[in-house]
Amino acid sequence: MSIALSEQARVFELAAELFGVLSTPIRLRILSALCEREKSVNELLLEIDTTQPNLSQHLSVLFKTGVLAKRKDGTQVIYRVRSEKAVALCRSVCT
Amino acid sequence: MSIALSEQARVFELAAELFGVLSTPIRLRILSALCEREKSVNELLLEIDTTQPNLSQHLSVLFKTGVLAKRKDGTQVIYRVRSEKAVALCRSVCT
DNA sequence: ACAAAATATAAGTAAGTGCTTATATATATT
DNA sequence: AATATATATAAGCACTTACTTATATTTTGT
Repeated sequence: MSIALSEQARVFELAAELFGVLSTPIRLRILSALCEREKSVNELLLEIDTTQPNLSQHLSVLFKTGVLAKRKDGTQVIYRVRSEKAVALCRSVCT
Repeated sequence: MSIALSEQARVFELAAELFGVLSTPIRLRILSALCEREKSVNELLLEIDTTQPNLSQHLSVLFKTGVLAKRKDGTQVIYRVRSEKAVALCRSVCT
């Protein structure tokens, strides 16, 4: 039935998108750092070796795809893990 | 210790590479199709909607990264799943 | 040897990705 | 109000990626 086929195609598309989000070392580092606890951009910047705009862009990707959540606290933005599935994937590959 | 840090960096690189290999719908389809049983390129071509060279290129990527194995049988080349880790990742994301 | 079949490779291209530098926005402090 | 701090966005660029069309390679069958 064509519905089932297209739904399966959609599943593969979504899965591929998630894998794509996790397909760069810096984003895995970010996710790993946030597994400990939520952190502000500045905190992340201290432990991840990149520029502020680059970090911000990667955080944006992770947020838009639902891997991370964020909240504002004054001038700071604090990110935290949102997708436990992403964390589980990261863990099972990195070990 | 710097060794540990660089080793962790290497882990993230390898993980990112594997995620990258799985980050396209057509390669997930191929992997899914080969979960049933090993198949020749022609068989795969019948169930996956793409051109022969494109399929061949994707198979090449999956082979070179150790996700698939292959053997020759006459003029045919028969591919099979090699990395159970990749299959497990695919399953846990696609369900 | 020749033709057909199965698969791989080559070359070109359009679109996407990750980085950099520069600038904008928003909040807090004085 | 002005300045400083924290974060986001914009623009440009080099590089990669996935696809297409065309061709090469390898093996089988006649």
